[in-house]
Amino acid sequence: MTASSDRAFRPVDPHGDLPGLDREILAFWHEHAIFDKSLGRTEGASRWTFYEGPPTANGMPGAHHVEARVFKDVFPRFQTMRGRHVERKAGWDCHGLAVEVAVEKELGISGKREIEDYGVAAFNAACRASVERHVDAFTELTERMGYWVDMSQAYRTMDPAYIQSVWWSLKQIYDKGLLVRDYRISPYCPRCGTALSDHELGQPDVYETVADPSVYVRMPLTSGPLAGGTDSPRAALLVWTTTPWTLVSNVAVAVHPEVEYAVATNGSETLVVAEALLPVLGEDWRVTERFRGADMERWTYTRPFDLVPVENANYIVVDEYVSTEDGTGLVHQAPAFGEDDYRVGRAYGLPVVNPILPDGTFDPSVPLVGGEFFKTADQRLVADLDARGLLFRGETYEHSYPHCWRCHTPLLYYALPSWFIRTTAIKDELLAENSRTTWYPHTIKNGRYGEWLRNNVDWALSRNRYWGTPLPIWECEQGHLTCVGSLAELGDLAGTNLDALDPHRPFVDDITFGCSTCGEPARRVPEVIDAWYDSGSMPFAQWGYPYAPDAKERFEPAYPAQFICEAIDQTRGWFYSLMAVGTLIFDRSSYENVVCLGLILAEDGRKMSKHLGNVLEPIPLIDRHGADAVRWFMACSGSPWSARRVGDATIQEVVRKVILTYLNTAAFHTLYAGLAGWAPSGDTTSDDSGGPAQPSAVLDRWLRSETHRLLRDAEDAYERFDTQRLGQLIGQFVDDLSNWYVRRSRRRFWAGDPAAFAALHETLELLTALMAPLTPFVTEHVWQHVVRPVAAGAPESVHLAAWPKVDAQAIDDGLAADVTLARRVVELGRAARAEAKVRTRQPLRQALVGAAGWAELPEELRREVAEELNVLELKGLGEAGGDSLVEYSVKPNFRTLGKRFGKDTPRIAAAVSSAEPAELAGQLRQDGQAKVSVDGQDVTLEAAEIIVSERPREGWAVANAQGETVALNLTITEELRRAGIAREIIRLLQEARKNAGLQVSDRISVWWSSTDDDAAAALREHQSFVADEVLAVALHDGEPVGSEPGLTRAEFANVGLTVWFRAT
RNA sequence: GGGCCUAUAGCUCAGCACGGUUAGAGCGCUUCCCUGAUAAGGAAGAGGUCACUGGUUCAAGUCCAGUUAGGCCCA
Repeated sequence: MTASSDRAFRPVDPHGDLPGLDREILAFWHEHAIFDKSLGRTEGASRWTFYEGPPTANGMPGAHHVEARVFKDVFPRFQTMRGRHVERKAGWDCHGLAVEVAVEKELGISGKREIEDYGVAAFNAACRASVERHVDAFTELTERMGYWVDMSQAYRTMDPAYIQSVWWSLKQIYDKGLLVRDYRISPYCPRCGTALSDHELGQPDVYETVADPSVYVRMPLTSGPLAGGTDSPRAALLVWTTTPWTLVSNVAVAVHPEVEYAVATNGSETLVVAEALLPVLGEDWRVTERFRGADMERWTYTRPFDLVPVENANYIVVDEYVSTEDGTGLVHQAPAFGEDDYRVGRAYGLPVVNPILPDGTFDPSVPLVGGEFFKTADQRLVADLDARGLLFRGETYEHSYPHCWRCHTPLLYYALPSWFIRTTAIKDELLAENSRTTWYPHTIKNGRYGEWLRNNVDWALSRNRYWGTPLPIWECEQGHLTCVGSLAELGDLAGTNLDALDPHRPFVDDITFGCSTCGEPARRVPEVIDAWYDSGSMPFAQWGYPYAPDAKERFEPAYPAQFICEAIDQTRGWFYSLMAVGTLIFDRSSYENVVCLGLILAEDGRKMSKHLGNVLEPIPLIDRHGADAVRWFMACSGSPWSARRVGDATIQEVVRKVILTYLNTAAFHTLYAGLAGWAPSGDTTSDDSGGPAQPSAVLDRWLRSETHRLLRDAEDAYERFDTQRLGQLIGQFVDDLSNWYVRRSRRRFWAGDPAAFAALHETLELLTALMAPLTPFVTEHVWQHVVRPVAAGAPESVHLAAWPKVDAQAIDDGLAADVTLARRVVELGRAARAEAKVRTRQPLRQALVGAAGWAELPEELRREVAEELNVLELKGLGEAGGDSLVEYSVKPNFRTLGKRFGKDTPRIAAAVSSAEPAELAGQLRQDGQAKVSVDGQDVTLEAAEIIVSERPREGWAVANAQGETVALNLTITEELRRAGIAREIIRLLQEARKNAGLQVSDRISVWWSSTDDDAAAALREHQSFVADEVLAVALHDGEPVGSEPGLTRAEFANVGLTVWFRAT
């Protein structure tokens, strides 16, 4: 133990201004390049690869962005401390419709026509500027929250190198024949002349309740068992639709294979409907026959309109999507206008009949409705059906229907040409990759995500938009396609050097070349690609693979990643696109472990959104409470898998319960170690030579045991990405440390006991290291104040420290159980005191304890209990006077009884309950077994099968719980009463000292005068005890004479005492 | 319409992979207590049909099936 000036603790301020502390630490990290050093320290070590899922830089960051970024920071920090090299390259997702929409609003334009009028080059430049602006906001948040990720070399999906990497990968897919053009049913706005994306359909107010016609149409059968002649139909299918305009394009009627269909007649006609929906027919219908849907396949019928040519169609098709929730169970099929219709139609080889022009009107050549807008044609068509006797019933029907979010025109679902990746071709590979991926929580793997893979559909890759990676396919007039893998390749084809070309629209659209097949000029197809494909390509595209100079060296060892993490809304977004692109290009998914977080909600339990005005700004939140509290909340409060509400109140609680308690414990340590001039004797940070000797004091040993237990369990929790458990472990430990260990050991710290300092110091050092990934700021502060100044070899930052080693020898389960028992007894004693209204400061003569294991409890711990309860003597109930003092009660232990007796448990239990308790307890004490009588038969029970509790008889204050009892002897002698008064005086003096602003180490002189004989007697009797406690060098009986400088006067009315004191 | 998740105190959440008879913690409230670090801590109290209905079992917040409500993703 040495106390030299160069090895002194820096005092920790227990009332620390946490945001201010954050700023100091940020400056420290910056100044000393700690992040760089942490990467340097692990250079060449085994890798642990993390991929940063790029945030879409299309808006300002919200509190929910902090969530994933906390997880993305915690585990890389942990793995770095464990000695692995964790590269952390930031990235930004720059493309996509979300950016375009924001820019449209910003520019006050709307729709593709206006964008093109504005100019694609200018529009894309505005998109780029918008992205760059938001990147700055994200950068600020990232730094403020202490997320260590290298933004100086961040990848951006809009950079030419990135785009060329994406092109390269698309060409791989194209060459495998998996990148193809096909039709896709898209929501389409006829006024804007454009398809809408899913994202646009998700805009508020898109769905609106409208009244549409609801028509039941007869479609007479022309083949099958119910077919009639052309003039006298025997039976008709009854088909329901809310979009009569699509009946013009009817090519089939779908039924469900498993549903029962009824043939019903009312005497004048015969109709077919799903049996479950017979009520739609009304009264007086009689069922004559039944068919299963599967048996009706390919029966033909007469289509409702004969306005456009259709061939090889108009028969019954079978598909499981048909429901009997509403309608008739017979679903009209128009493949041009419905996704299911299209899919089913494709399976049957049915034609796609589309008489609607891009402006939403019927082709002028169509009789009856030519030139009419699709939606308004309904009326005329329904009237025509009615006139021809085909309308069974026509009503109006209110339902929600999507509208264009820009112009409010009703949308139509429309078959449009689109580019697809045939992911269905690699479905089995995707499932195999998923099966070897570890999901947190595991339910996602076969649940939400597995389900999605099993129902995989081809990836609709193209978008008819502007701000995105252009699809690198050129097409000539003959329809020959060329897929281009880089600008260099494009330059070769075009015969000029294009290395400096911005590979965005419109510039890339200007490049044409002669088709290599036919020589005709080839132009780029107009589409850009889904931005999800960009982000799914990041494992290789972030390095510009394979073109950039060192891309191969950077990429190969960093594939696949050990860890990715995003919120659950990425299941079908990034989690899928990463796995799909990786599997397509490298036959291997790009990640091994994926942590999938629940959403962060506003304090009102709703999703944060600008519209609701409940967005919690992350930087002000952090500036109010400090980054660590916000980080802790995100990681440890509640289950990260489920949605959580965040607000100031919840964060403030973290500050109080965890952060300040931890900081205060460190402050306590520096305060008293400083006063005692204590410093650790050696370089404990690298002491792994068999571990230090075990401490001798029981609480020191306990603390060491609990510290290493925590270290062991926390390590395990980190490894399993279980931050909730981690938080529970650390939170509980910090509470135990402060409110049991420090509380019980204070006298030893006041006295300068080196063993106590050593114990607390080791714990703080380990605790600080193990909390560092989670709360990097306060731990750094404590490291700089408590660890580094006194340990010569300590790293300059806790984040450069190695993960501490668990000393398994130190973990003592028996001791833990003993301390737990002692603490339970203390709790019971306090309850008994409260019950009897005797305050703790009043010493009591004796307490009796009835608890299993009490007799074996080490004397040292029994002393702790006695002191904590302020009783002079502590005894077991048995030793205190035998059974005359004690009343027993017994309870059956169902858990153990159930195991042995199963069905008979209740009878045995009843026998136990009705037995004489004292008798049973006596048997158990003597033999460890007891006999009870069950239906006249003796049954022998083991001690573990009966819960015995004992409580003392009258005259005692008693508390018991779970079979354990503490009884206090309430007889207060005059002597005890005076000792109580002395304690009261001590407390009052301490408070007065504190109020007078004295330091805890200041010695004082005290004068006193009393109007109360008891107080005077108590003070005289306990003079030296009182003086010791309040650090008084002298206690004068009587008022101070003359005018002493710096004197404080205090009146203790409740004990009739006046005191004066001053520091000496 | 499909899939998944959630439902336990006024509020925020544990507990359920391993069923056991007084269902816990924190916040808030009331009353006390403790305090040479603490913005802390402790005791007691009020506050629960563990969403609902059935089933399995000697025994069900806990396992099973279904229902309802909310959320997420996809239609």
